[in-house]
Order: sequence, then C-alpha cells, then structure tokens
Amino acid sequence: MVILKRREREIVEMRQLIVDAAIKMYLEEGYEKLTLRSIATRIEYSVGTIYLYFKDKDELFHAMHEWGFEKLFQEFEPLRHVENPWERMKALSRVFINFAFKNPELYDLMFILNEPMCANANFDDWACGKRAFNFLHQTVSECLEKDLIIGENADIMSFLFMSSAHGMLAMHLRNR
Amino acid sequence: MVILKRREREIVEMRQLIVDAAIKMYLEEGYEKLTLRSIATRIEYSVGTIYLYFKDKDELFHAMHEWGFEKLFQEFEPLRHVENPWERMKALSRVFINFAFKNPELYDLMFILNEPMCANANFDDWACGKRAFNFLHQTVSECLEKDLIIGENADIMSFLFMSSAHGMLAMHLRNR
DNA sequence: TGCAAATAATGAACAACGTTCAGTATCTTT
DNA sequence: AAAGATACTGAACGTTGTTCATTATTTGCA
Repeated sequence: MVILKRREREIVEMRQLIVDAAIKMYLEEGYEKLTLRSIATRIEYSVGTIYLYFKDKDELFHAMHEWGFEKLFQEFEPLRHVENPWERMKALSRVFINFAFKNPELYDLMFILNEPMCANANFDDWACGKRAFNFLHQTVSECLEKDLIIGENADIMSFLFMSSAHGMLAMHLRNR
Repeated sequence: MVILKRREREIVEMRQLIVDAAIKMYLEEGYEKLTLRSIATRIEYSVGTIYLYFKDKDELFHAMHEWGFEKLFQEFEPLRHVENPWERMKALSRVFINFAFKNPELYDLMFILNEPMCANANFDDWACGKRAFNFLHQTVSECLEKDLIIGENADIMSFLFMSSAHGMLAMHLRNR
C-alpha cells in the first residue's frame, strides 16, 4: 500500500518534471524546437521514457495546456473576494488580458495553437479550462441577477465575453 | 517575348494546379494528411516538382490562404451595391458568418491554423486578406460618418467587429 | 530541320520527427 | 541472495520536408 503510494507520487513527479521542462523549452525556444528528443535530453532521460508517462505527444501537449489553465486560474483566485460582481467582472477582464499580454506564448499555447492536440476537437480538452470559465460564468450570472448587465442569459453572455476577449487577443497576438 | 509570356502563364497555371489539389485534399482529408508527397501523387508529378513552383511548404500554405480570401472576397462583391452602409454592414456580417459555417475547414485554414505559416508572425501574411478587410473598414467608416453606429474611429471599430466575430466563430468551430 | 544549350522534372538520399520494442538495468519481495 | 517485477534505454522504423545530381524535354540558332 505505502509502496504503491510512493510509486504513484513518483509518477506524478515525473510527469510534472516532463511538463515543466516542456513548458520551459516551449517558452524559451518556441514550438518548433520542442521535440520529444530535446525534452528527453533536457531532463536527462531517454526518449522512450517519456512514453512511460505520456501516451504520446498529444497527451503531453494536453498536460501543458492544463498547466497553463492552472496558472490562469491562480490569478483569478484573489478576485473571489471582490464582492461587487460588476467590479469582479472588470477585475477579471483586466487579469485575463494582463495574463495574455504577460504570457503571450502561453496564451497562444492555451487558446490558439492546435497542433497536434485540438485538431481532433475534443470536448475533454476543455475540462482543464472549465474551472476558470466557471468563475467567469458565475460572475456573469451575478451581474445579470443584479441587472448590472443586460443580456439573455449567463451562458450566452459568458460565451460572448469570452469570444470577444479571445478575438481581440488573438488578433493582437498575431499582429493583425 | 511571347515565349516568355507563355512560360509565365504556365507557371501560374502550375501553381494553381498545385494549390487547387492541396485545397481539395485539405478539405477532403484534413490537414494532417496533406503532405507534399500526397499532393505530388495527386497531380501526377514528383515531389521535387512542387519545389520548382513553391519555395517550401510555407509558401504553398500561404497560397492556399490567399485562395481562401479570394473566395471570401468574391462573396462580398455583390454587397458593394447595397447603398445603406448599415444594411451593408448587416449583410456583410451575415455573409461572413455564413462563409465560416459553410466552409468551416476553410475558415480554420484562413483564420486559425498557424502551422507552419503564421508561426513566424508575418505582416505580409495578411496582405491577402486586406482587400476583404478594407471592404469592412470602408463600410464601418460610412456607418460612423452617418452616425449609424457609435464609436471612436473606423480602425478601432473594424478591429472590434472583426475580433468579436472571429472570437465567436473560433469558439464555435472548436466546440467550446 | 538538326543540334547544342537551357530549362523542367525526377526520385533517391538526407536529416529530423514521433513512435515502438527487444534488451538491459534497477528495484522489490521472498 | 536469488528471482521476479518494474523502469529505463536507444537502435530501428516509417514518415515527413527538403535537396540535388541525373535524366528528359524544350528552346533558339545554324
């Protein structure tokens, strides 16, 4: 039992080691330089080892995605304490936009890049971003309840907000 | 002189042949199946021949991009005759959204996919879309002039419109 | 028309990629 | 300490984009 727990922990740590290295290399040298071989070299393991912890490159990519959303969600955390939903909404926008500007490559990874992962449009792929989106959704809900914004319903309005924000950010990050 | 002209025409035709085949294959079988070899086989030439007409895969990708914008622009053409800028604006939106819904893969190619092309954020890459964007820009301008919409200036409003539209479409096409 | 010179097309070869797997090293259990 | 289980290795495979010596074709001139 204890042994099993230890091993489980080791697996988590090893996955994290790989993801951290991958993210770091992605941020440093860009997407095209990010090969399984280069990652393996970086962490001083062989190529095959990565396959012991990730089914394929897709899964690793997915884990990097999750890591990004984790980081974004962390930045949302302090906003929980903003009482006024409209103020929280504004703060949320600021945080989100700041996040994109401060970590453009990461934002790209999370919301734009789709090779090879999102190619097979996978609903689960968004599970990782759901927590962050839920936060937005709830804030929008509260705003609607208190008539601070006008709109059909929270689903649509959250979607609209997210779309516009992403649209502008995507355009900006691509210099368009 | 005449000979030269003929050759130039042949080059254009050959490029078009390659681009057409590439687009067709992309729409039929998706991005990942689109290899230079498969294209070469399709048009019954050898791999090397493609390199006589395109510097590399990037350049071919770029040409496919241009083709897509050409097609979008063609759909805008009839709207030129709509006098009322606000009506034209609405029509333009409809056409644009319809275009995205009718040709989701093509839209993806034009506005979302960035491998390997847009990776190196290239201003020229947008030259091809400029005509289409200019049409939007002018319509927005006219709307502003006649106070049909409220906003700072045409640049910003066009950008805003484009961003929101793209944002929603991108989110929708990715099932988010 | 016939024949060099120029040009177009070929496809084997290369390096790099993701992926696999038989073999080796390491750790666990008895 | 031995045997069985587990973790790791790295050569090898199939594909990819790309190159280039070689071959086929076309062109311009005698």
